[in-house]
Amino acid sequence: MATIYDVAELAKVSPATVSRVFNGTSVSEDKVAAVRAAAATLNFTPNRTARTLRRQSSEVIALVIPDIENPYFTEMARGVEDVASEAGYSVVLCNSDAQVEKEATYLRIAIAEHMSGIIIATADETSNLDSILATGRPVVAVDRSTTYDVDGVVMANRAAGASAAKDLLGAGYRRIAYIGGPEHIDTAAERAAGWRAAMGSARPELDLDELERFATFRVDGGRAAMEELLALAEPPDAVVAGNNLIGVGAIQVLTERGLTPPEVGVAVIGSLPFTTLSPTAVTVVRLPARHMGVTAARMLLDRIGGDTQPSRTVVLRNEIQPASAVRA
Amino acid sequence: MATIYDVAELAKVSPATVSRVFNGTSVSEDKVAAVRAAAATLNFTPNRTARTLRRQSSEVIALVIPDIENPYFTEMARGVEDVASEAGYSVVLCNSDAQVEKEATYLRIAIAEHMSGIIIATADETSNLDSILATGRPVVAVDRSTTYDVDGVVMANRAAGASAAKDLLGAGYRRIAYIGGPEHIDTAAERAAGWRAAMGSARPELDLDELERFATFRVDGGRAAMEELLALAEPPDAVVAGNNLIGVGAIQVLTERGLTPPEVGVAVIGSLPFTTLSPTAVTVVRLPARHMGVTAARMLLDRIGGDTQPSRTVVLRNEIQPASAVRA
DNA sequence: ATGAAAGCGCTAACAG
DNA sequence: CTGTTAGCGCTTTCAT
Repeated sequence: MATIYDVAELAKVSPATVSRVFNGTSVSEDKVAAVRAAAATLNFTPNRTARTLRRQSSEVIALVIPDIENPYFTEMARGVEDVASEAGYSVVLCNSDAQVEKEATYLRIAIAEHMSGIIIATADETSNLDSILATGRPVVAVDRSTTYDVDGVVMANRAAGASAAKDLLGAGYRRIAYIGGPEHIDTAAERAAGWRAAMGSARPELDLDELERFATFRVDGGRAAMEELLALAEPPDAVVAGNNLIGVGAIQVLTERGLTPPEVGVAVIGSLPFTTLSPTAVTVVRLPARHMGVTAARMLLDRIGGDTQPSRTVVLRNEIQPASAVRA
Repeated sequence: MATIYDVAELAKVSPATVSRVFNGTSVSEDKVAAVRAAAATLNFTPNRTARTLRRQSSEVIALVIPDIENPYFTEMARGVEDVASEAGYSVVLCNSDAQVEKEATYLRIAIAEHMSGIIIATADETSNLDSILATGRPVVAVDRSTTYDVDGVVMANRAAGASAAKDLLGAGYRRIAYIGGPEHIDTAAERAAGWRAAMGSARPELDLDELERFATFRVDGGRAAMEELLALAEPPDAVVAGNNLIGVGAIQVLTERGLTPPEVGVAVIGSLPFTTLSPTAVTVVRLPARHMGVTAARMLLDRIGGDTQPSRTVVLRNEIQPASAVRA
């Protein structure tokens, strides 16, 4: 691999000039041309590692997510990637698999590789950001909020839970159950609270504890919980799913039993990008996954650029798409 | 951030010794202890950038895929990640978005960042691997084969197309259409050829050209093609979808028209991870996405480890799951 | 087994 | 505007 010294020699200039050409500082036109020509013939690519070592920072940001196979997070990743690459940054996608230890490993790598910032959807409420914060690197929390003093992008989770429940109530369902994610994850708890609030005022006679289930944020979690609910002495006539995959699991179980929605009402908090259902059968609370990624990336880049205002959290709104709606 | 010099000073040893401790070369027990203690109190993390610069290689591999939002590729990514992290490597996920230029950018970054190998599902038949190969870095092609002399992991695409068609034939469908991916992508062409071969011998009377469509490997591609097929003077009574997303699109259109499978037969080459259909309605040719990732990662790590045997391509088998089967 | 010292390729003062 | 030079933090001979 050619270095700036090789280029410098061929172009008859100093290495510093070559560096300047590749960094946009002022160099006379003829030298620029000579350097570019030399670089081209040598097939020179600047060595980013050396540059990073020297500058103590690299144009790479880490995006740490708990489940790379969940389309919600990959959509978010797209948003991050689009604004990052626009700004000349690459993004390294790290899958924590919802495990705090894996997450910690990636955070360590992010430090050791001099990455300039981190966008993270934490694995857990026990996720530890101390060491990364100690390095002074900017961190933006997405999807889930943290107890740390960092920027955040979240959405109106309580409102999502409430409007899902209300939509089902409006459609005439009476016993509306809820299947949420792990209770200790704040988004899951908030969405459940929204459902509970809506149900409490509209159906005070119901025992909500009986109708509430906490599962993993995965398809099998939704399946298991739905089975349980259907096994109830008095099964629900509708269900709110706390995220997209839970929704898929719940709908699978219902379909397999011939209870295809809207026979049993279903509202899902999250989109079903690959659903093969009729679009009129299920209510969907669309989450702004992409937008969340875009917003987080912008905030992070601002911080990297030196923005020092007090940390802020932006709350994104969701958009409900009732079961009767036509496909967009 | 603490450096090995700081640690060395505190532990009263030379920087070289600190380095040795962190690289597993022989150091006396007492010094090891002293260094570890010093490192712990200083919260020392070795600077990977410096190490990479010095060693001219890093424990990072790049995985370049054309669509990060396709569960097929994320499943593959999981496979890659699992074996890579097991071996102490991190993987950088790069989304080429099926664009050769974006792909080229990521390849350039992979070089400039000294990544030690690349696993790539090429964007296109025009994808250019020359410069990356010129650096001597190992490359493994996954999913799609290339014209380059590199290792590869592909699957039996022709067989997949044929068995999908045969299953539908066996179920009694007569006019079986095919919706494939872009004609110039070899996997798409092979799968189509398999369908064509199976149909040619079983239904010589059909005009296959009329029943064949090439789309993008995306949901909207499947939708558009399905619409076209249904608009035919004599529409098909079944369809083979060339990948998972095309399958989703086709099934969506059918469902919206009340032609829910198996009323119209559907076989999909690829899994439908988040399907909400009854598992008995659609034939699925399961592709070994994860296995493919695992295999590719192993091959790449072998090459990185110095394996110099002539390049080989491994072909993975698919597993068909007929429409009548029970969910696994 | 351990230390001294030379760089990996680049950038950023500092001179001129 | 341009060249010289000193490192960034680490690994790795080469001595000892």
